[in-house]
Amino acid sequence: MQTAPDALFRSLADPTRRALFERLSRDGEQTVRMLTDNSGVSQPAVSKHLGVLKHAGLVRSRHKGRETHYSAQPRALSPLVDWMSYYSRFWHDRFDRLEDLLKRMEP
Amino acid sequence: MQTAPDALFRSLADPTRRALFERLSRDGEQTVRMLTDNSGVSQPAVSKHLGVLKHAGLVRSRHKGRETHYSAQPRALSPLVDWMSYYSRFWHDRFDRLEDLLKRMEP
DNA sequence: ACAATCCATAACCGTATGGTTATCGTTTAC
DNA sequence: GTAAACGATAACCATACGGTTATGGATTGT
Repeated sequence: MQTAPDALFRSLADPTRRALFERLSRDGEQTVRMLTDNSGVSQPAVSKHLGVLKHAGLVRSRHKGRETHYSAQPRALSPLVDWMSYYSRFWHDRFDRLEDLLKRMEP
Repeated sequence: MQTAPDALFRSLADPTRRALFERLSRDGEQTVRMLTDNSGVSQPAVSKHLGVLKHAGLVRSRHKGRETHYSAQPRALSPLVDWMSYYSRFWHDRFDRLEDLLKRMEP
C-alpha cells in the first residue's frame, strides 16, 4: 500500500517534471525537442525528467527514427486516487459518526 | 494553478511525512509525543515534518498545556483532486465521486 | 522550589536531487 | 560522404532536504 503512491508523489513533486506531465496530458504526444522548447531547462534535464516519469509509469515513449515521442499515461495516477479516496474516507466516516452521535444526544 | 498542488505534492512525497498524515487521518488527533513513538525518527524530526504538513494545510495544531495536539485536515487534499481531474479526463468519473466526498466535509 | 516532561528551534551533517556542459551513437538532410 | 539534428548518458556542481544532537522556554508533577 505504501510503495505504490510513493514514486508517483515523488515524481509529481517537482514543478518542472509536473509541467512536462501536464503538457503531455493537455497537448498529447511530443518529442523531446518539442518538450525542451519552452520548458526553461536544457535538453538533458528534460530527458532525465522524462526518465523519472517513465519509471513511475506516468509516460510512455515511442521511437521513430532519431526522435523519441513521449505521451502521458494518466491511468498511472490511479494509485493516487485510491490513496486519496482511502484516507479521505476515514474523515468521511468520522463525520458520519459524529453526526450520529449528535443526533443521539438530542432529546 | 501551479502553486496550489505544489506544496501538497511536495509534502506528501516524503514517506515519513506521509505516514504521519496517514496516521492522523486513521487514528485521529495525536500529540507530538504519540506521533514520535513508532515513527522511527526523533522528536525534532517529527516536529519539522508536522511544520511542513501544517504549512501545506494538511494538519492543524491545538495547544493544551505543554503538549500540542495535531489533527489531519483531509479537505486540504482538494487541490490535488482538482489537479488530477483536470489533467486526466480518463478518471473523471472516479474523481467526481471523490469530489463529492470532499465537498461533504466542508463546514 | 525543583525536577521532569513536552515541543519547538538552532546548528550541523551527509546525501539526494535538479541543474549544467560535454560527448557520443543514430539518423536525417544536403 | 559530410554535416547537422536528435536524444541519451556521463561527469560534475550547488543546493535542498531529511536526519541528527543540543538546548531552551513553558508547563506539569512531587
